[in-house]
Amino acid sequence: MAKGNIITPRTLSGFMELPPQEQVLFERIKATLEDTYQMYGFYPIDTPVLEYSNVLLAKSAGETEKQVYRFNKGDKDLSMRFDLTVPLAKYVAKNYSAITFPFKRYAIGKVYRGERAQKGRFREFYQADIDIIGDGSLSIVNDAEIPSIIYSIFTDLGLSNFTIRINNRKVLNGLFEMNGLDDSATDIMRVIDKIDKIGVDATKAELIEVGVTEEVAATLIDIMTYKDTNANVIAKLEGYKGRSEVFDLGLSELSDVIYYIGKFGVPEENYRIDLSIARGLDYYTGTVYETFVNDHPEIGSVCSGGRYDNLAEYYTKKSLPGVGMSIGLTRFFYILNEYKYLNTKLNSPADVLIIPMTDDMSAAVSISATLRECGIRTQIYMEKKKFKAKITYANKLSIPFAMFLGEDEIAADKVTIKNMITGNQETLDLDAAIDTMVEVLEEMDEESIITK
RNA sequence: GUGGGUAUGGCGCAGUUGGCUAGCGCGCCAGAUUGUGGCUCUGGAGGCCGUGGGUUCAAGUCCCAUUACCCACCCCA
Repeated sequence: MAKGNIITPRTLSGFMELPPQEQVLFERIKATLEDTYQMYGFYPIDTPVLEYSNVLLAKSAGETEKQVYRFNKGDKDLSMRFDLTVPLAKYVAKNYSAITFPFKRYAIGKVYRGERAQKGRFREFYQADIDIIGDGSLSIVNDAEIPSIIYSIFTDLGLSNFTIRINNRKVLNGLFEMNGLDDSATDIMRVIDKIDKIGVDATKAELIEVGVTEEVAATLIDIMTYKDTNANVIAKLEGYKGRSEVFDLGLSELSDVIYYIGKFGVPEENYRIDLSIARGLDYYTGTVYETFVNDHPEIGSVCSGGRYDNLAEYYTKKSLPGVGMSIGLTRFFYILNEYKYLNTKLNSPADVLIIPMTDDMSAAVSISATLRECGIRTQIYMEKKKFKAKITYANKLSIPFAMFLGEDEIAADKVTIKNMITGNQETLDLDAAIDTMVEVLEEMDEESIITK
């Protein structure tokens, strides 16, 4: 083909493509999430990436809608999902009569946002959601179970240095009400939310800009930046009781959630009341969470969620309260990869590479079947290449074992296995070789994916 | 959508006040070692310096335009 006809292969900005060694690690993390979600009794649900625009955008407005990838195909107006929660709402409303409530479901899939990509922010990224939907009502204890699942996942992966920050929108609404502000002032919440990033002075200035008096701004900042043990924050908030019904309800919910998270076994250092946490999408009405990797808060939340009173109000008249959380899997992985948290020893696609040295590969093929039956991930190098090229392949792919099958081995009904990490090599009966490999592989299996 | 930065072999970079055949590290290929990788040594392949135009005897280097990407804001996982 003429050179002028070659198209430069490239990938859209904000769309992540990983090299295979990294994709292996990504998949392992994803598998851990799935296993844990199932461990807590969640159903997997997979909804389409594309939806009718009027369904997907039923309740959104402003910023969200601007970021949606939307287009026409024939006479259909279509949009790509920007989260997994709205499709869940549609799903639950559509299948209401077939669902047994409370409905616990998880979903892991790609979502799309047409915003400018930047560090840790993508246009196509994975979210891994769990939600619990009630029919008419839903216990507050669910609000505590969700963060305990997040805790379980992160610690299983080997990460301990993270904080789940917890707040309650009703507490904020109540505080606004006490201070004579519109109780649903989302613009005020957004400003408060930035306080860690831009500092007290800038926050105060921005609050005044959105119409808050200087005195009220100072009061709000004072309360919302109060950092202490969970018990002490609750104690401080108790002092405001009796001045707003919404506030009292919110405080009671918050106390319950904090109490039960502890009961679920989450250590105090991994969850903290943070009254400046306000965001997440605007449908949250009670508990809200945001989770940060402690060493890299600048990348943003890797996991956020909360309680919503009425998930599917645009699709049904039923009252369907829910609580859920979404892990930004792509961003989470980006941080782990970028800052070298990942255990790269675990990135091999196979446990053993069989290297046949004869033209006849029947021994190699039948042995591969046996190895796989024993749970050993096995690959055969089938190409006619020099021996050196074959063993180099195992080395490049970090495959921990190479198995040589030459004329000598086949004649003696033995195999030679080489541990590629230690360099040790021995010729054994197949059964003995399997035992040797399994022992080493089981040890490797116990290593966690995150090593920091 | 707004503001700033960058663009040189597959990847990461250097290229001084514009001056001869554009370098370095990593990677890749081959050999030293035709049943032994990682280390070392030797050799090799691979770039019309993002694109278009301009200034000049001469442009990777200066000017203009354009495109792409990155960083930040907005917003968010």
